[in-house]
Amino acid sequence: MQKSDENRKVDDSPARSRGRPRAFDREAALAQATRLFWIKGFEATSIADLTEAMGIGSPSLYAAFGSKEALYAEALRHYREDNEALVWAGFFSAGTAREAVKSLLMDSAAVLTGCVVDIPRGCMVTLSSVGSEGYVELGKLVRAARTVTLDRLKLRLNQAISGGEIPVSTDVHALARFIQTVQNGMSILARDGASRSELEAVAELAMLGWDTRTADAERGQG
Amino acid sequence: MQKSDENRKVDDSPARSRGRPRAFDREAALAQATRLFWIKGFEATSIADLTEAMGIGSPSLYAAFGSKEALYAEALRHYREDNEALVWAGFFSAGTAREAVKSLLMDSAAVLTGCVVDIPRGCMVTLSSVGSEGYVELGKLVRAARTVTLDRLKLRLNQAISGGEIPVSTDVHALARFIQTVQNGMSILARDGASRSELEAVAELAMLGWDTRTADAERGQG
DNA sequence: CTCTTTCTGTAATGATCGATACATAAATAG
DNA sequence: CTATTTATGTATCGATCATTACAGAAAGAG
Repeated sequence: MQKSDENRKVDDSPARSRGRPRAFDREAALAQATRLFWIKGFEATSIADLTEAMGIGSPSLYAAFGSKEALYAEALRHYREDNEALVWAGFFSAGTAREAVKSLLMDSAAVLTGCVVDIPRGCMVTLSSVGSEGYVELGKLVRAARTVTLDRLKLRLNQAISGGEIPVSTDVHALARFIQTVQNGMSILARDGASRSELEAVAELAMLGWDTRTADAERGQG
Repeated sequence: MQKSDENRKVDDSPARSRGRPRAFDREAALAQATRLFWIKGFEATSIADLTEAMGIGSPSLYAAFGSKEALYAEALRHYREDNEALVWAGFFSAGTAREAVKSLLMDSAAVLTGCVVDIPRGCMVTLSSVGSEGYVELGKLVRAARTVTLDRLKLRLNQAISGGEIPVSTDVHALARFIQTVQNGMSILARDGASRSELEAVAELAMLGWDTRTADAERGQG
């Protein structure tokens, strides 16, 4: 038995063998950083803000996360892991595309207004403007995260076509764009203080035209 | 005749009588500043960026505009004067609320993608995050500008009720919120590079449910 | 225990931030 | 012309930015 190889925790554990262990909870610190980035944005959040909220010194921050940009990238990942399940669970468990989309919008209404758990308003990915500030890598990251919504919507709609739920003639891309637009718009309303019930009303109004939008016939009549 | 009072240009002209006149075009400099704030946001735009784009030194900037915050406030005003006419002209000239809303969304699709005149993508008001950065006064200004859209929509929908175009039972607030949501979402898509035709398709899909949404009967069915 | 390794707190780095002091240039009033 | 008034360019202010030396502290390995 190759003891030295099999006993070492290669991937799961940090694999640190000797020396002083980290004194702070990395996950808790990351959660604080995520919250701060979420509320204030990347540029407006300073290292001083972060170290204060995380309860650590700046050398510890850099030792644990590398740089401010790398910390933001990890905060983004942490955010998506924590919150996308809240928004997408109903979408993936729904039996029809119609119910999936409605779940997505209704759950978004609840999560975006901070009604499910105590989190800031609006979507960190949607409202991030880090791409327009000259941070190229972070911009790519955020934009890639944004396309996930569109991809999932198109995939589900195509499945609905295959299953016969909606007609083959449905413009999947346009319909997915529409749903994405509504969800994005709800983020902005949530940030500006709109209530959960207001966003739910918006979601229901968006769903009201579903049958018309998924009908075969003429589209551009208005 | 009180010559000293009547001959002086009190309000129209800058009322400067003696001394060196300003060497740069204030409006042109403001337009450059607006463009820069629009693209990069308030915090990410530095005074050095501004003075370079405006072609002036920082003392001239402060002499003409007072401070960075005051310059942003005036850039916001300049933006609204220049661009809201493009978006709202069709809305106000339309004969019906339905056509007004459709005009608003279709014109937004064109303007937000920079297809009408050469301007940055997305709406400066909608995408501004200056309210979340601790700039209280600017935040109020931006938020006030955002409510204008909702107010105009509700006013027009109420007129449509008075005129018999849509039933009295219409939930004006919810419907206005929905339209506002779509327009806001379009700003985000435009910033991320969506094309004019994509946004127009979104606008048409949003309009497709109009008859259903303005119908009397049951609302929450799906 | 000692040694080694790693983390933590203090303090400081050069760069850049928004905002100005100062002297000079420029243009009008008389 | 001279006197006055205002804008401009340079150069700089203190504050804050992200980042990092440095030394001491803490904990596992032996």
